[in-house]
Amino acid sequence: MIHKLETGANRKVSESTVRRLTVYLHYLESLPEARAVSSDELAALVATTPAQVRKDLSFFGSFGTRGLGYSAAELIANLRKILGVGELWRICIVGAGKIGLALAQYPGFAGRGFTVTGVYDCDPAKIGQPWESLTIRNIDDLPKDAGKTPYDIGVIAVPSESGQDVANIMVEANIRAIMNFAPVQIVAPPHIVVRMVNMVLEFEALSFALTQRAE
Amino acid sequence: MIHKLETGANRKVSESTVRRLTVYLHYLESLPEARAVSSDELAALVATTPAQVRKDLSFFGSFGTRGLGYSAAELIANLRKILGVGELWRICIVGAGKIGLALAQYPGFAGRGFTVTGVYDCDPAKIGQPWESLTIRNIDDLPKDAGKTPYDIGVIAVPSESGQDVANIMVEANIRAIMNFAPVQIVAPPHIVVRMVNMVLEFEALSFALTQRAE
DNA sequence: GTGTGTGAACGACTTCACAGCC
DNA sequence: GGCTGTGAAGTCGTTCACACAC
Repeated sequence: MIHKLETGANRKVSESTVRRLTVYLHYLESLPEARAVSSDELAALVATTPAQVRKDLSFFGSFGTRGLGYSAAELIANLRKILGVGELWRICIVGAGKIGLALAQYPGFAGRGFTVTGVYDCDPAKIGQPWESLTIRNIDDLPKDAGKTPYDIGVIAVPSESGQDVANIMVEANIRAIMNFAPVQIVAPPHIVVRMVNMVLEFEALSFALTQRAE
Repeated sequence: MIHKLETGANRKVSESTVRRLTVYLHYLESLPEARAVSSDELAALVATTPAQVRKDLSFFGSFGTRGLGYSAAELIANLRKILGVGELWRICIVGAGKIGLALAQYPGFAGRGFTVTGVYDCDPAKIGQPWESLTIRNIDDLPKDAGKTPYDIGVIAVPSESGQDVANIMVEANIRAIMNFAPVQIVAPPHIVVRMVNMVLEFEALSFALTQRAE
């Protein structure tokens, strides 16, 4: 039973495959008992096709047993390794508003290795105030702090005008991945991973669907 | 200058096209002055290709002028009509936690026609409490309330165990679109539009990217 | 028999390139 | 000359179907 686990960048894996892998993992982890799971079963759980499941997994190795399916426990372990879930990711949030709080409270966020170890703001009224178990710090201190104990992921949760400024500070602080909640396109060097989340866009897609149906 | 504006379902428009249309709209609206915009310029703004911009728009009509580009004002008007942005969408949030609050506070959410007109919970301690300008109501009252003044979009912001129950109530209340923040797959009749947002999944995609780069 | 792993076929989305119009 | 609109070509992701392993 050879597990190649070629997590390397030798083959390019599509965005959608990664998305589904995370979903597979969540569903596998929600199974009550460790047992064998077929691609048919997994597909039904996450609303995709069995072939899709097998193809997605085959990018990273052969985790199943022909005639039997996949061992849930083994597949969980492999997916965690592939996705880097389980590693402790140190996160800093810039912008001490409700978005950051919602994130910290999001079910399964803290419990999955995503640990908020720093919160920053530029508002003097907020700096020094408590935030969950932390204290809100001055944004200007971010690079210095990161020099001592680095951050893996930076969360931009400030108004759009300041989004790029914050991103620049994060780059300066050697942060390698940015999750951007501000509704602006962020420009960053190519070695930095930037993802944008915009709630309004999600709702506008719903709005489009509703508009189409009405006619 | 004929604007076909075939917003109908005669041609199937891809998910990604809709996503980009919303982004185009946001950027156009952020332009300081009404003027002509070329597909080249729009593409640069939103990090895509000029051909992509033109193709996306061409699904819905011919909004530009050859040799000149697109009138920003006209394009904004058309995109708003296509996407249904500007219409007032009545939203109910079920689950009076931080996610709902973050949503209400999200920049540009309320100001774009998305109006939260009802908040529900099942926790007796929360029911009756004020929430923004509303009062938290009993989830059991949702279908009755919707009978009087219907909701367009329902937001599920409850723990995953209750997600499907809430969805069922929403279907009963004739809600046509559901935005699901609970980390469970929601089952609903096909005529209902369901979108799922899962922050943890977004972060795990970042985690994957970080893991890949490290090697 | 059962269910994986995977090349091959298919379909969907993107990019090209150029005709058409200003 | 400049830029849109769009069929055609190309690329990428998904589905099929079957050999292979248990």
